[in-house]
Amino acid sequence: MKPPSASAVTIELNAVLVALTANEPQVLTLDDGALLPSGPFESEHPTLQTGVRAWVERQTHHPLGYVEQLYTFADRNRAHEHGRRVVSISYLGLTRERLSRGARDPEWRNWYRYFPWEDWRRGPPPLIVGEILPRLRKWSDAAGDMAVKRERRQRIDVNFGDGKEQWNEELVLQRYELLYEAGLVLEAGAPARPVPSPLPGMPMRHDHRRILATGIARLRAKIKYRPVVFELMPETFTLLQLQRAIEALAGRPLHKQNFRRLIDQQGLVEETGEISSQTGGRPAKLYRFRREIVLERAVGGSKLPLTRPT
Amino acid sequence: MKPPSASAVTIELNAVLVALTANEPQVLTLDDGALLPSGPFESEHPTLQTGVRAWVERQTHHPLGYVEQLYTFADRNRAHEHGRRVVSISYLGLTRERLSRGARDPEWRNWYRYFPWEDWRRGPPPLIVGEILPRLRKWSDAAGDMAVKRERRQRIDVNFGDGKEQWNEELVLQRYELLYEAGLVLEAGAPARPVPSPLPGMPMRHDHRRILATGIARLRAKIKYRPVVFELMPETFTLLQLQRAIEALAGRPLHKQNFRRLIDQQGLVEETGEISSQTGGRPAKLYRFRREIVLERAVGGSKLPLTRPT
DNA sequence: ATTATAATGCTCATATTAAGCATAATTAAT
DNA sequence: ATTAATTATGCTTAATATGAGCATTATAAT
Repeated sequence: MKPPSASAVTIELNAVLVALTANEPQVLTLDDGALLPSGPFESEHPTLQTGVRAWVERQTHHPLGYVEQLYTFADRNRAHEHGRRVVSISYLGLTRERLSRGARDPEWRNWYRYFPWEDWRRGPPPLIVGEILPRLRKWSDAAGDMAVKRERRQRIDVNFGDGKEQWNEELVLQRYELLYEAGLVLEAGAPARPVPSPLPGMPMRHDHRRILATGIARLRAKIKYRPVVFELMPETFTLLQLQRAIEALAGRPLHKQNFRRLIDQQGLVEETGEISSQTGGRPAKLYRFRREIVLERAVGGSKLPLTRPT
Repeated sequence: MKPPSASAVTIELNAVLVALTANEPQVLTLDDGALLPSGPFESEHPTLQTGVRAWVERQTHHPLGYVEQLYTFADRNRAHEHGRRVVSISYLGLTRERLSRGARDPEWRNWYRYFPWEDWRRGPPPLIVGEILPRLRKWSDAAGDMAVKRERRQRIDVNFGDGKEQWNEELVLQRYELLYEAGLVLEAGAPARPVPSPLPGMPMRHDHRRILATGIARLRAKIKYRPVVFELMPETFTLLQLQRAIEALAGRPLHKQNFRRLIDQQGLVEETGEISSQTGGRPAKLYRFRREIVLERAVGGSKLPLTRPT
């Protein structure tokens, strides 16, 4: 059962590189925001991850704090110039600050420019009730088959709710795919489909917007059970800064007092002893991340009704 | 920033194929348990996933219910016979029953034969206190550098606890890697390292045991927030059967009454109206999975102190 | 009948989460 | 100097969820 004669392919690495600037989530793009940075996997790299690190750091002159694999796919539609098949492996990277501008045109973009409906920090985006839901409903009603119609309605409901409540911020990719299927959003490289009046939100080339959606979704899920936010924070920070950072990523407002309680229960941070006074209000204590925390601590995450070992 | 001249590689697909037989978690293996089924990614397949489905179903003559990508890696150590680099993409697959035996030698194996320390269904495995912890401690004590020593101790503690409590069943891969680093377990293909007396637990060739660990870990995490167990269950089942299935996967005993409460709160199953009487006790109601449940229902999973939309 | 084995119903204590009131300490504006 | 606006921080209350276990019911096997 060995591979008999697998055909050769080339490997392309894509990166969703995230930073936070002024409480906004930023993603590194090229070509006027139309592409995610990509690089080849070269033979001198011992592993894929070192490959990503190498070319990202070469391009950006910044160390890449945290790197995590996102997804691998081989899309038949995308063929290499030499006719070889292309397999794309995408990574999520977190970095601490704006990177230095290179010679080319890499630019940080607010990720909500690509997904305006994902930002609920200032309440439900009017776009959803005003445009997305009506057009999705038209799409579901247009289904001939009753079963298909019901299924579409259910998907709309799960992913967008009523546009005012029950928002699950992790469903970034599912929502994007739903909008794509409903023809409200365009994606280059896909089988040509005319999209009459696409929703607000910048497109990207190839499937890069989809990869970005995957990265956002992963990060939104991860901040809930691993202290990855700190990769994006400065060395010291106030609790409100930390809250704003998480709000930026999750795209939702948090309850301030409860957020603080949570943070200090977790014991992830410690006071530096210093006090900020930049805040235009009562001065806040400064904190730092306790790096000595073991990241993989028994995060519990039970959800199963275990019995005691007896 | 296009890939200038990426070198060609071949793609190998690996599958961790899981089923449940008599309340034991089984994984499909080849070559007397030494390999996971693998197949090449061929050019006629539109996507990777269809590639996996195709050859698994061809080999096993069974439909593959659920498929999910696990991880992609390119290990420098593993080179294709033609000298080309090999990139492995692994998948987790769930299937409902034993598959029909093919002409070759595919066999279902209890996965705890590969990871005996992972089965806590009948309490803490004596192997941990009796052998693993002492040997790990010897390893951590052998570190020259104080910092390394502390770090090793901490990892041991997080991953194995005291061998009696605070067990986190999701850390399958981390534990395996720890044992590997400590030289208690052997892995073929890795830089030759003599392992004097490996722990009980079957090895596999290449890095297949590591891939299996990844699959188990993923499945153990997933059953907590997605109803994937039902892919492994017969059409109808009693609640105890369901409990035993989850216990088999999680490797831990569950509290019966609380398990039942949880299940019916979630509304994932419905009574069929029938009654089993095979159980040697009070007859149990039979249930079926409510397939119409939208799998991606707003699983909440909050952990963030949100505010109300106001 | 009696015993063993499961299935089920319920209760109680504790922990976690959601919401919000109240107070303190600053800066910016009158 | 007062007042208003902001932000930080302490605490309370209610609602839910979770962990343990007691008690009762319905069968099969002896």
